[in-house]
Amino acid sequence: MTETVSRPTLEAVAARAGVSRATASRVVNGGDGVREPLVERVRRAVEELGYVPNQAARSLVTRRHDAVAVVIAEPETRVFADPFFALQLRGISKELTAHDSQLVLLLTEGRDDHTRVGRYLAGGHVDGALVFSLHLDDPLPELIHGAGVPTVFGGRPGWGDGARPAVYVDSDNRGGAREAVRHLVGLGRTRIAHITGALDQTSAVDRLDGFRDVMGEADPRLVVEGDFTPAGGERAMRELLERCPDVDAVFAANDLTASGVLRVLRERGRRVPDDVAVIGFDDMLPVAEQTDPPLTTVRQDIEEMGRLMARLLLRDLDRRTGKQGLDGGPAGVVLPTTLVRRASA
Amino acid sequence: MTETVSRPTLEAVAARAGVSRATASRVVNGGDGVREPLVERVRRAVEELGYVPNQAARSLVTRRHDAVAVVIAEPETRVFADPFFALQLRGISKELTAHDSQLVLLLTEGRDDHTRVGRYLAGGHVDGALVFSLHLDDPLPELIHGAGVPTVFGGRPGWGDGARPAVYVDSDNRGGAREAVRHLVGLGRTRIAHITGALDQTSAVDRLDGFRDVMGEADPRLVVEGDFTPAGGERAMRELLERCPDVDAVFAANDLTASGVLRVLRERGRRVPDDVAVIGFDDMLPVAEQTDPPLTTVRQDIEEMGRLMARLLLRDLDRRTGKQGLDGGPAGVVLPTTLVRRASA
DNA sequence: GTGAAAGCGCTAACAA
DNA sequence: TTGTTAGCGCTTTCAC
Repeated sequence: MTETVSRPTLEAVAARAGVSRATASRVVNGGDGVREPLVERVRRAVEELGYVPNQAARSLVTRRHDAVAVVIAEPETRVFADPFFALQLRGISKELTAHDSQLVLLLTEGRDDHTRVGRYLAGGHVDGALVFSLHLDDPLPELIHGAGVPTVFGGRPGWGDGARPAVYVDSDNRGGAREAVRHLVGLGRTRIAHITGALDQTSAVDRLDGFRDVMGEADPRLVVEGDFTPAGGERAMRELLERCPDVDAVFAANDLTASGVLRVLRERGRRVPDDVAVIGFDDMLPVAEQTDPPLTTVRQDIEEMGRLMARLLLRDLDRRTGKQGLDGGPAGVVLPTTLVRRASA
Repeated sequence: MTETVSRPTLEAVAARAGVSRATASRVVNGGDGVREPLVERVRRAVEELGYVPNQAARSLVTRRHDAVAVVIAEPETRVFADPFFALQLRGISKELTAHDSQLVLLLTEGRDDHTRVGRYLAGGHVDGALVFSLHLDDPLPELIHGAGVPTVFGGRPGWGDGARPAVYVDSDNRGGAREAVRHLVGLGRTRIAHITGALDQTSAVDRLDGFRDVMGEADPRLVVEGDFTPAGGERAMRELLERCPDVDAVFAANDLTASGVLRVLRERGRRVPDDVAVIGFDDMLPVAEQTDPPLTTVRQDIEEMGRLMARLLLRDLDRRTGKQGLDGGPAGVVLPTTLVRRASA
């Protein structure tokens, strides 16, 4: 039970293969510049001994960790109420795995956590960081910058554009919103409303901008602020019906909001899409497919976003070890969205 | 840009404070047995230099990592379709954070990944592991056992009970199921059906057992196999209506299944709960609260499960470093469930 | 192409 | 109480 069967070391492998530790090390790390027969012998020794390199020892000298931190800064529980988060993680995980990198998850839940995360990143435990769910006033970017860790953001960061060029991956929130609203226009709707997301997040702002791109300033009463939650959607929809009873279409900032909208419409006896057409955003399957009627929505490929973030970061890391510089590359990558037509619009 | 501003070492701190590295180390690790004025000087030096210990160097000698692996072995996408996973992670994260331990996430998606995970755990990168979503034929427990890493399982592992005493945390699936079915009985229902989950998972088996505890073997046609998904629920419900058109209550293995059930009932014009009462399991909010009608269901405290798993593991780890043995403690911890009444039953 | 040797930054005996 | 010293297991010049 307490038999901590001390794992074999490189030393042991070298001894068994009848070579020096240096040669054994070379083989373990790819085997370049080692003659074939020796490579073979070392490989066998590794196999027989069940040797696994001690990462701590390796990191100590290489200063690489083959690990990436994923920071999810979401004080609210929103992230946990939808599969967004899980899908991103999956995409990231796949990509990191393919590069033999480990995923260290840092969930934060308030001010204290922020300094903890800052310290961790500054401590040089990981090679880089992927950071999500930033709000406009979030202190995290500052901390991260201070930590000097290569970072890719999920979603366009909110601080003054260009002030500090950040690498990020985002969906085409604005373009997607435009497409959604144009679809409603194409349906012949004239009183098209928008229920926004939490406007301290760039995704919400961008979707609102997309709405305005098509509708102009129109009737300002047709824009109501929501918060990306079903409850927020309900509240906003009630307000909207009060302000503009003649509304005939709603573009909701996300599917969760749309589900709240649908509930209020049903409760008020408005038929969807006949009386009021509704479009969401995300194409979060468990929501969009289960609503009544099924939701027409703007799809974003969440998993691909995660994957791309990881890829960008790893590329950056590889670059730093190899040729320094080659500088920047694209600061932001924006993925396309697609309109998924179901029954609600 | 390439200024890898080499972080200050303990050596530097010691020099600045005018003490030996050993003393500096003692202060950094709690400062026991060091006279106050020295402690003070070292603390200041740490502060001024912005010193952060190099974890790799530390691990190399202590053989501790202050890191725990969370293994989620879910080949299917089910995990990602619900917030289960996110909630568990949150519970785990909170607990680990409180113990200054890091969370390394290992997502697996097939056979290859299993050996990768096995290697990683065997490689001694983490102090322990938390493992989820095991299926009956999963090779992971074997690999993990081989790796010799302290482990706590999420959900009762499926292999032969007692064969290998595993530490796990689970919900009272059986008791919860009993309570649900009894509630239906109390409602005066007599033709009560059960749509199971994927029966290669112990949670599904346990819920079925709970159903049988109350209903006996009853009419075997009233039990239909599902798979924890809405689509599975729909399919099973269709079959059920065909077999037993007189069914007046359904206990679904989880909320997602129940949502499928509700959809089929609506489509067939059966009123819920008037004609058919429906109960789910999980109390997964975004689902249970959004269905029409809102779902009566058996609630399990997912976040608490995660938290408890982490606590159990950390306790075990502390024990090993301190007094060895003290052996086992409870092999399994089962958390209570509660019936949440909404409109569907 | 291969090996010998010098650390990476830290902790933990052991001395003082 | 404090300092000295010997490694932890690995990579990486630098000779050979």
